[in-house]
Amino acid sequence: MSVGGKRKRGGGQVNMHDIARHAGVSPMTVSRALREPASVSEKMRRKVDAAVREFGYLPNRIAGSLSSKRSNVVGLVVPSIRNSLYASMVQAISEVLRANGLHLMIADSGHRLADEEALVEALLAQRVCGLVLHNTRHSKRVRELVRSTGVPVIETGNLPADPLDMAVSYSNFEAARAMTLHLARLGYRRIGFVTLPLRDNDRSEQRRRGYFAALKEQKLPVDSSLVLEAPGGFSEGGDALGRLIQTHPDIDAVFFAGDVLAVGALFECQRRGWAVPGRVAIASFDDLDLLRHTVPAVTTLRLPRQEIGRRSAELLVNRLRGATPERLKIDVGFEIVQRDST
Amino acid sequence: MSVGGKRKRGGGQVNMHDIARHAGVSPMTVSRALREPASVSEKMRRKVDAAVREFGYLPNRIAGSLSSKRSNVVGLVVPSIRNSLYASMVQAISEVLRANGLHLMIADSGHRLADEEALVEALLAQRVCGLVLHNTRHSKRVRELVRSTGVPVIETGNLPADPLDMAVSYSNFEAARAMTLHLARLGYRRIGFVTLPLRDNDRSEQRRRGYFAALKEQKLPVDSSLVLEAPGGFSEGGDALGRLIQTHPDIDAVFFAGDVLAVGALFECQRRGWAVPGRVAIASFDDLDLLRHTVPAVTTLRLPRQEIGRRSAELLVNRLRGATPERLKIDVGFEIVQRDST
DNA sequence: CATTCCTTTGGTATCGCTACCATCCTATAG
DNA sequence: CTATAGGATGGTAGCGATACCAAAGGAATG
Repeated sequence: MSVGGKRKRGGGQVNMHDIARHAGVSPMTVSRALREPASVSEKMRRKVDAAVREFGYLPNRIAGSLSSKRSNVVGLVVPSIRNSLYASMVQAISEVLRANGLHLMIADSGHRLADEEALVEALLAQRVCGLVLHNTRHSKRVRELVRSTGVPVIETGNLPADPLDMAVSYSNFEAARAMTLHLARLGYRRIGFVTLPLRDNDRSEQRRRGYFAALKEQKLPVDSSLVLEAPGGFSEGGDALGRLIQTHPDIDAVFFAGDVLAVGALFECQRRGWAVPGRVAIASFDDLDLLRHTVPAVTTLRLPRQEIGRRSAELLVNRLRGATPERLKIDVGFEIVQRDST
Repeated sequence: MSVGGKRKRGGGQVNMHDIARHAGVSPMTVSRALREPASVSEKMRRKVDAAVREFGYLPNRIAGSLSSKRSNVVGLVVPSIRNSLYASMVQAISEVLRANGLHLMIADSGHRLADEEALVEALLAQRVCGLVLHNTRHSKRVRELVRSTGVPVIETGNLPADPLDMAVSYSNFEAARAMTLHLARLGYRRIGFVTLPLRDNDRSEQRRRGYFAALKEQKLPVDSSLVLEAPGGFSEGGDALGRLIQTHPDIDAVFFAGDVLAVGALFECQRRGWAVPGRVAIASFDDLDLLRHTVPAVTTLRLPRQEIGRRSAELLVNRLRGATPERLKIDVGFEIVQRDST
């Protein structure tokens, strides 16, 4: 029912052969005209372009990948897509990849080690050309797969002692230690610590170790009843603070190893009329934009999530461009942002 | 350097043929044993499984897709990965897809129409088996591509008058109208409106239209100087509120058509010591978890983002399973959540 | 004008899998 | 005992591109 003009066939059905036939050239010339226009004469290129446009031809990258044994898709596994802290990393990755003609396949492991394995397997079956894993603890099968397939891998959640391949991150241990020291230097003596679940999560563990290390350095009493484990969430942060204050009325600061927890605690203080930092100081981990805007603004660790994403993607791209494989650990560092809550 | 045991070749290098040879069966039997184990005898299946395990064989889905002309990847284009409001939708989609053996390729259009086009093109070149687009305004080329390739498409950002294919969303117009009416019924007379950028974004436009419509219904004066356009962000919300109060001291409520804006405004009030809702009431659009926890908690529209994601994915899956194509518009509705800020 | 070299073009053989059809075998009926 | 059906296997021919090599054409050289 097309009205006037040339009859076009459905764009999805045309293949390179058809384009070649219509342009009066060989399929190879079409392939070249599309991928490296410089290697083809002006005349040919024009014929090809015309045919491509006439048919709305879209090259089939599946076939291309199979044939060239190169794919242009990078796989990413995060513990939770929903967590906004991954979001800024993902966005940065996505940006760099896109600028280099690559795509992103994303998967959510829900903090489960077994699921990570299944997802890595699935992504490798899709023959992704690179992998970004947030978790730094992996099943044996994952290690084997990574080794045997030889795909470049980046780990981003922590600086692992023994990286699979490359790692771009910061030291959760040092960061937590630094913040705890910071609080101690500000004069706080009874410093509570609220951690995210420790199971299958070496980041949480490292943070807790950092907290303990700092206390020892400062010769502050190490009291494990000052440490609470809480699932992420605003309410959980408020609850944890409530419990700590009840059991330890002398507590003067709480360090939350998760930003949402800290904000929840701050709101709880507002609700109960506890002055922050007068009654209790609040410090957070990870620089959610939100923390800069609350009243009072929350002291926190700034972790360059975007930079982690950007550099991860850049490393991958370099490797795909032929950079010689080498195990790398890039420490992007962190920064303490002192605000009004401490 | 493998220590003892059988020598295994790299898992990435083995193909179905090798497995077949080692199992002493034909490649077809391997293929079947992997995809429909029921269609193969117990004996064969065991031989195949053994060989697969011995080599750590991963089938090549690229080849599979090419051959079967079916892919198991769904493409998704959102305006901004970073925005947490998309995150919960994405997570829901990802979950449903995964349960059905599908994967998600995600791309970020940065609210730019031209970029959406490029991304849709790229995703279709990857031969995704389905597409989820948040935006409901598309370039001509996108419409053509969708039509000619025949991929199932879901739009999620709004209920379009003329959907490309299927749509799962709510009416931005009705939602904004309902909230404005709600404010009016609560007794507010001078209701300001702060909108996200209107360019290339019909959702924003619809919301503004809803606001105006409600004012007219309530016979409240329509004053376009009560409407401000602001980019998303906490600061921008605070700024907008500041400006509105300065230019219109008699303003008694402000409706923010973006959650982050509303929270920014609330914080600004806390900073300036303006009582909410005493000095000015604040209402928001979209039910960020955060809004339930601020002090005071913010009145908002609950939009079932997760449900949108889930149902979108389910529709796609059904269609891929062979459900007959039909244009669908599913209205998931919305709900006004009255809290303490109004 | 013949020779050499380089650039541009085309042909052929995969890439690793699945669709489709032919074959074989066993089980059941006649 | 033969005929027939039906399930289990295997062979062959693609899917739609690219790699690699061969051929052809044109410029540069002696």
